Amino acid sequence: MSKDFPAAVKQRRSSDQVTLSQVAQAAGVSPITASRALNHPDKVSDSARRSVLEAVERLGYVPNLVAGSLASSRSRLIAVIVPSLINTVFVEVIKGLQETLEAEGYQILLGNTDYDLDREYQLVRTFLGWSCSALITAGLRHNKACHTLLANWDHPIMEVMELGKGMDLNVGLDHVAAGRCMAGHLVDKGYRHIVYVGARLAQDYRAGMRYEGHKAVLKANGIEAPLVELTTLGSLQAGADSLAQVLTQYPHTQAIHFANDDLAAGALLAAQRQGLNVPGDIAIAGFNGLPLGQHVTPRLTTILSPREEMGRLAAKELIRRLGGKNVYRRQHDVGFTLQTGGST
Amino acid sequence: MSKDFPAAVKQRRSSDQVTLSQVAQAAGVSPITASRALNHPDKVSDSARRSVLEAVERLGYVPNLVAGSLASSRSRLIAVIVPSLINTVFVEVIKGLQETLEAEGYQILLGNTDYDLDREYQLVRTFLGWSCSALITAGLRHNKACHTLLANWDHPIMEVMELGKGMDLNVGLDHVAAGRCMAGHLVDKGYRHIVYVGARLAQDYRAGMRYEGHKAVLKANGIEAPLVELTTLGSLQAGADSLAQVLTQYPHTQAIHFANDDLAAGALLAAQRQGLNVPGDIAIAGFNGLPLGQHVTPRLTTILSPREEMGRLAAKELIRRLGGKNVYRRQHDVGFTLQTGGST
DNA sequence: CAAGCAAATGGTAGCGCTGTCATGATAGCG
DNA sequence: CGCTATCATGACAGCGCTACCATTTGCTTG
Repeated sequence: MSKDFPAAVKQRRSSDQVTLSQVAQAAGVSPITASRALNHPDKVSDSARRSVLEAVERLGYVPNLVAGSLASSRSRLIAVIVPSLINTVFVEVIKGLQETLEAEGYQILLGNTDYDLDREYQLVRTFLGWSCSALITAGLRHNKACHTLLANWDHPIMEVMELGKGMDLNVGLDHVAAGRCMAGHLVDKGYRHIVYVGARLAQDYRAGMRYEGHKAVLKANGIEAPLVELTTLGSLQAGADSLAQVLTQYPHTQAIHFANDDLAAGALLAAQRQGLNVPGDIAIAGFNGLPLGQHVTPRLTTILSPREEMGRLAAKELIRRLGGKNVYRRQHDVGFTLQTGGST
Repeated sequence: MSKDFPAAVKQRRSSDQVTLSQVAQAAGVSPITASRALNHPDKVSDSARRSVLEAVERLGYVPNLVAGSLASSRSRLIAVIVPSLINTVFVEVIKGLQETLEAEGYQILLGNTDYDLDREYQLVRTFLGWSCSALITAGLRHNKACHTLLANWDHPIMEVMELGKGMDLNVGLDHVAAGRCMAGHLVDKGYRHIVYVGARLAQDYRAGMRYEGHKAVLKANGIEAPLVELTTLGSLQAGADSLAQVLTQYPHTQAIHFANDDLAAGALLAAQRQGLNVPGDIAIAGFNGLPLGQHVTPRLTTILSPREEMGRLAAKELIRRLGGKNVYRRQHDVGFTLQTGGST
């Protein structure tokens, strides 16, 4: 008769974690009031709020954000997708993003594509599945599937690093112009045999854009614009190695325009080890404005890109947008600065 | 009469996102079979699996991971907490973690404490709220509340960077021994006036541990072990600045043992700019084994710590544990290597 | 040929929380 | 003093998915 006694209830609670209902009960209010006390403190009486907070403290309640997100379909999670973590440039942008976003109570979900657009698509799919509040990705290029997915997504998308026609928000700088700027500097200095050295330009296509700018200026001055493309990723070692390669391949080289400061500094230090005079025998220029460039002798001529600032600005724009405010600008150019050192 | 017509149903579906039920319907199976087709493909017939995958593709279904996590209380999210992103050391560990974890389908939730243990506690609270599968944090020191929270948490905890009695799993190296190692090297080389230079040792307490090892060796050799503590964070610039400070404060200094390579390289480059001979006038040693140290002349004597390897190993141990397997070791010493350069 | 077993599938009931609406309590006003 | 605005609170339902158990089907085996 008592065979199917209802007390033998199924228990699925996996852990003994304290729930909001328990907090509510301990505080003598309904669960929904407890919820409000924590998330909309101004919509609850002082006494209710106090007793809820006291119960939270006493029971050691930790809100289940997964449940909250499901119910509200808002997650306070922000997806950040970068192509590399080895390259300090992206880390600095992340730094800027993080300090701003964390201050506003957002968490970062980090993804690394290793410069692979298919991998980016996979990451985007996963991140959309987490109902992220927004997505930040490095670059304006995506594969078709990724583009479609993002175009139909109804949350802010921020594309950083480069400047151009983006899907939604965009904070970056004009890499073609940066390439032009440095090439112009080298030409002005009187160099005529100038080699551009980059690493994996198909992947690091922003370095390729800088080369385009570089090439345009040289062509306009009636100068050839030879390119040496390395197959390894940019690093001090790669820069050091590339120096010999360039000098063998183009013996008359007067100046080398490197795609970034790691390569440039590596080459500069290697040149010195080999007894070459910089810039007398060979002039060297970089891109990024890493601190290292200011500590070598002579100082490295480079283009300073405001990376942390770019991250902070992107985060602020995003927060403004998430707050429902009109966006100040859909596109923001953070610019760059030519930093002339003794190396040219 | 038709005033309260039941068709006027409350609609809370926020977006028009495709759900698993819709996929199931399109595939002609029940929702649960669709779920299995995606998450446990081997528990479903080939035909069912095929039609579900086809429907997924056709409808552009993106799984709602929030809902899945709530239902299963498993999230495939792994919290990673580091004290800093400026310091490349942590980034390299993250790199190692990420490449291993992403390959296993885990996502990283990144938190940055800025060397503040209260901030760490806040981050841990948040991350526990996301039902993370595991938590990785840099260091063995936590504040009381954080310790309590973690001790009662029933998921793996991995403490990296340093070696010692941790809460659960631990992968790192012995910083006191590393300090001893370098100090021993300097003493062996015949230096007697040796200054240790670190930045904010209360925060970067692992550098403090290295100083302890350093001090012990010097004391054992009857040598004083003066300490110069910088108030800024470690950087090339700070290293450069510290050189003058050390030489003013301790004019007889023969060797400087820096807490890390950034400081050491900054000082080395500064010494050269000032026409000081390294190691003739002043010997310089660092810690970490950053690439930069191998590109300056003379090469920097340093201690190589396997940072990416540490991340990879930590991730592998964690994955093993999450797979329910017995843990190979609760504690794993990744060791370090003295790298002798010309700078000492 | 009935019994026994594994594989494939489905029904039900939540996971813990919050949006929506309804209600009761309090204040404001002519 | 009765009626409406405002505030605080609560009941209810459901976010989209999966654990659990039950059922069905197809096949082996004594």
